[in-house]
Amino acid sequence: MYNLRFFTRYFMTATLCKAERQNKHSVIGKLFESGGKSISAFPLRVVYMPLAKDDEFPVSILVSVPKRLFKRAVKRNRVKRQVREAYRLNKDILLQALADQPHGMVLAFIWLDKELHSSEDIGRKMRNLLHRIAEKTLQL
RNA sequence: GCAGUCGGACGGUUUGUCGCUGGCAUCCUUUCGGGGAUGAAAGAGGAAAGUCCGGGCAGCAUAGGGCAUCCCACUUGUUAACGGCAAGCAAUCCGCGAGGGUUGAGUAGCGGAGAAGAAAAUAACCGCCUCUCUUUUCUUUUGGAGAGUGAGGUAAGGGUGAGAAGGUGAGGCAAGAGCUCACCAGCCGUGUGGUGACAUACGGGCUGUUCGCCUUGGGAGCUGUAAGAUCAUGUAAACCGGCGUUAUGAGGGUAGCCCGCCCCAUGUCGGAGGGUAGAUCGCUAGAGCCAUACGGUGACGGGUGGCGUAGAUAAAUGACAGACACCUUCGCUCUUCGGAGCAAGGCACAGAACCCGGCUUAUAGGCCGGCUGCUUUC
Repeated sequence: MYNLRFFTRYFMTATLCKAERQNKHSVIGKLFESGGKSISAFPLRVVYMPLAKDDEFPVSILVSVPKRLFKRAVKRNRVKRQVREAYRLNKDILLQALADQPHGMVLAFIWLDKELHSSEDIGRKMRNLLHRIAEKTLQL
């Protein structure tokens, strides 16, 4: 498993371009209103939903930090960047699991805490979440 | 040197790994709409913030007049504009001082001003003075002194208050009073100086404070880039325009009201709207920035030369690791007592969202200049 991850990461550059960030209004509405399942690992909660597969980008994500938790935009931006970075560096966990599946997936990460966390901590929680989603996907 | 005050400018630098955004160049590919790869550059602020003023720009509305409503209010200037800014004026408060804070159209009329105080604007409670009467007492007598009652005069003194009938002093008086005089503060008139707010000289005895209504002068259409435009999709009885036609009465529009003005059922011809999701434009060359000398006390102005400098949209401008610089220390070591080295910790406020000019608020840390006070040396 470890070797495979290393291999993937070496040849697939860990990018995260605009097309991988979910921005379709209708998809987001559907995700939160009906189809989304959620699991959480404090301070992160993820809402996810299978979606028709796009060959180039099977997974799209969005990150949300409520204004209620951080009044100042500087801190909200910092958290969003940390979460995006954590996903970018670990996304091959999920991509490997979805490689043989007929569907893609959309994820929404929601921040839950009023405090800032270290990037190391967020990365650990992100790996936890992605592994759990990957397991559930394989069970489908 | 220390303390202070005013003004100005700054607010990290850098290496590595992995990324993000929009352009550019080269190449590849294409269903000619586009898509992809590589490369070298670029990519948050002094407040980007609060959204408090003022404009540009855009759309909609709009014959005209009056009233109401709202905003502004010492003067002169500055500007695209402002409630900003600059230089001034007057009053007042703080500071030894350099300086700083607050207030500022008018007062003819109407109304309010708790508690306190006799009284808050036709002032008499105590006090002071005069007179009548009664009474006590002293004296040889005329008369003197005290107490009380009543009539009157008095704004000098007391106490209350933010404010007590301009202030202080002298004359004057029974006692007093701008009653008279001198000086001072205000007001009015005249002259002089100043663009002006005002200042000043002379004359006049005209003189309570504060708030609101009110009065005067100036100004204000509404909505904000989610404005708005184009493309694609696509249709009805809705919308707009032309032509024809009915009625003179209600209704609608014209920012809230009034006057005034405009419109009108239905038919026919022509045009193309609305909703939903999306793409592109708007979207950055602008009252632009930097340098320089000139004019101006200054805000600022025009001149010359140079520069090309973010454009996201579930919202890029980063994440991680290190080095340097800077700051702090009940920490250690050294010291020529000025400091130096090591260690540990810290390194602010804060993220463009159409664009500008201001204001307000937040802000670690240091830098530069003018001036003031104290102190040391010469």
